[in-house]
Amino acid sequence: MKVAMIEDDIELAEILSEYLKKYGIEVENYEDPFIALSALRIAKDYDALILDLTLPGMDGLEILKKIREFSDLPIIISSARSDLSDKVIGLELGADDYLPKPYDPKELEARLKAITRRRAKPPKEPDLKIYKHRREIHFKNKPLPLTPAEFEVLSYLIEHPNQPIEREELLYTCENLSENASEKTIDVIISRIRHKLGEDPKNPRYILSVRGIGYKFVP
Amino acid sequence: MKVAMIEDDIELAEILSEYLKKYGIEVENYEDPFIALSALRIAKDYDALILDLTLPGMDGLEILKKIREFSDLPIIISSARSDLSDKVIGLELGADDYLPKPYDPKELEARLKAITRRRAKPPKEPDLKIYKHRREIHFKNKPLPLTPAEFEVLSYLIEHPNQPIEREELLYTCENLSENASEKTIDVIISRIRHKLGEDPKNPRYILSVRGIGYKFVP
DNA sequence: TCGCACCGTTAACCTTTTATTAATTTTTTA
DNA sequence: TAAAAAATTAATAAAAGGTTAACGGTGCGA
Repeated sequence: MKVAMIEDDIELAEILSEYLKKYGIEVENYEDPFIALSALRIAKDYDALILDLTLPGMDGLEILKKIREFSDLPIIISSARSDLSDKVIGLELGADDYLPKPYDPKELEARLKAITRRRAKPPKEPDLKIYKHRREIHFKNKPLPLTPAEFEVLSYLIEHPNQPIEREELLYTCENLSENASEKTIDVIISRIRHKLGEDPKNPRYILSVRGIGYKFVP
Repeated sequence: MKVAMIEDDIELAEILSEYLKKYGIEVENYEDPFIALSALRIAKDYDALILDLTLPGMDGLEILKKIREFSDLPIIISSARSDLSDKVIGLELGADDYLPKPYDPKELEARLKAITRRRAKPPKEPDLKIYKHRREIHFKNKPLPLTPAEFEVLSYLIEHPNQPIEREELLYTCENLSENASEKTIDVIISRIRHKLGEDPKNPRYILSVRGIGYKFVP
């Protein structure tokens, strides 16, 4: 797990970072909230953000608001101010949890775990699945009726997801296609597969054509 | 922390070294800048370099320039000359900080800490990234829709950053361009790429034109 | 063996995409 | 300021992709 932190108290940031590292949580602290802002825009691999609201000379809630404009990253806010307005406004602006300062690092760790667990969504199973031994491809849990050539072409594409495959490569690979057949053959086969998948001709979902190259499968 | 130092005043070097050691900073001084140069080429475990510009019989700025050719190590320059030209030129050549002599060791320590902390920040990933196997170029983490010719031109430019590339070279290199097409073709393609990148026409950020030559990509 | 169904292949035709050229405007340089 | 270079726009011809129908070879069962 990797989390971002916006905290101007470097010593505190250091301590927390050290502690969390022991539990497999990698912390990246940003002293300057504006730098943090642009970093968060780019980096997509953070699992959460710990935001200190009591930043000097600026409103931490402002930062929170700005981040929520482009990201739904889980955010834990903390504040040294004892009044509750920070908490209320913060949660209203889209923070996911609140921790009053000072707090136990252990507490922070627990909240982080909780928040990211909540966020983790179950990986949905793919629409297209190959059953090699049966020589079947299932589409949305139902077997697709395919001719041998169609089966081989689709299999090859599925086994190389997101990679544009040249027509030539398909001709070469598939047993049921003769190497010296016209590349147009592939087009016809693809057209038929698309039809069986119920693709929208204008806007295919699974098999995209890559101009000048061939086709690619996107899961 | 371990830092290199290029300083011909051995006594001063000694004093600084003694002082910094108390704060856990290990100093390695090189009297001879040329020896330093080759040492820095090899050793990769320095966290910073302290470079004295007022070296006898040679230009410290020359050394700075040479180091920047192969390393992006944080460099603090210092000078006994009171005029500001050293500072300005030094920072322009890629130094990270400047300290006028004489200075307090404490000051040096603070700058070192600051500079290495600043450096620890996550290297921001480039806006434009080529995913060769996918035949895609991503711009700010999103795939850019490009025609084959556009893709090849942009790829070539990205793969030769900061180098002005002649139109002819592009025509020659790109599969989807005919060698005997007019060089104007390139201009049109560049224009379209710029448009897709949302470049400011007056002030392009990524693809600059080099008058009389062609274009260059700056990361 | 005949006929039939299956399926890879090709041909023909239509649609979409795009490299290229030409024409025009804007910017830069000498 | 004039000339050269680059940017932009629009138009077009060629290429690539999509689709459909028909052909022909293979194998299987009657």
